[in-house]
Amino acid sequence: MEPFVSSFQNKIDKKGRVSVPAAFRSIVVANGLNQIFCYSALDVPAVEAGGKPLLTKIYQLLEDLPPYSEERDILSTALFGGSENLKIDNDGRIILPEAMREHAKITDHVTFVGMGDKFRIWSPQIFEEYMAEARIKAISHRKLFADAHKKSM
Amino acid sequence: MEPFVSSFQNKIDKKGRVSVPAAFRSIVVANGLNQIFCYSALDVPAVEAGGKPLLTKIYQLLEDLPPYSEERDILSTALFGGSENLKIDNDGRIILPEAMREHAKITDHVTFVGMGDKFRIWSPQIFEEYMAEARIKAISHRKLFADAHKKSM
DNA sequence: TGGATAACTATGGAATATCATGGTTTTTTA
DNA sequence: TAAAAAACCATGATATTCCATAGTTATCCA
Repeated sequence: MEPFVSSFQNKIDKKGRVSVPAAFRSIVVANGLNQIFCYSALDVPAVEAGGKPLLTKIYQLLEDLPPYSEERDILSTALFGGSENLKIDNDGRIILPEAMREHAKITDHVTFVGMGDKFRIWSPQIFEEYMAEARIKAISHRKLFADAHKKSM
Repeated sequence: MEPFVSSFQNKIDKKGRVSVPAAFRSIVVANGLNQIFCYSALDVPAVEAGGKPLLTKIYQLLEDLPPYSEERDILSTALFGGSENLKIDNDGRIILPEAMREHAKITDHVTFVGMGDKFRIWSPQIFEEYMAEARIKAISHRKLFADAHKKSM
């Protein structure tokens, strides 16, 4: 399966319409449906999205839990209840629902970021801040890792 | 079979009439009947609902229990005794019975929440509280899942 | 190789269809 | 026969489809 790579910035109009980058779109369509399965990311202010394989993954995760258990009900509520199956229209666009735009603080532009088996949709400004943060953390993590490595030698 | 995904908020009038979201309705109809099978959820203040497949599943669940056992008696009474087959009218609406509205503390609005193979009908306020909890639990579950995955490598 | 042409992409706007919802009339039934 | 339930109808809002255009990239052929 071809991975989602690179990032693209597109405009989103007041109705919430936005073009899915052609590169991502062709991957999704090749995987079976011309629908984008997406949900508000649990730990970052962004929308997480993918094609049929992502949906299948969630199915499998839930199937491992006993049917009609409380745990399964809770997870399926969070995962399915908070998700959307967005149809890609003839012009290659989707409509990003209000709730998700709010969660990701999206106003007039969005950045699509490839993550291999899925991709994320960000507000461009917030994505840059997040990346800057991530870089700093990565540096300190690497230092920690290097120190630990030294000690163990 | 297509899953119930996403959530929708609709109004319910004083007669108890409420539109079933078109997305859910088409799934139910595609599965055979123009009816919604539903009952008061056992452990949450909500109405649990689905199409023909849900009914079949519950039958199977009960059949797996030892016949004439207390557990089976209690469950079948709770599920079937309090269940209803609500007809979808020409405008796509159902009438939610008084008893169920009471159980779910529903007044003027309801939230339909997709859960894959079934869906729930909530009072919007109560659902929001439950959803916030569910998201937190989903995060910790995902971490558990990631750890287990690491260990197995 | 270079210029022209054709295809594709992103985007805006308008036309169309669908959906949710309130109200009214008819039918049922208690 | 009165009350409740079901079917019917109307309408505004919303979502979906369709069309147009400008900019870009790819293709083709002399």
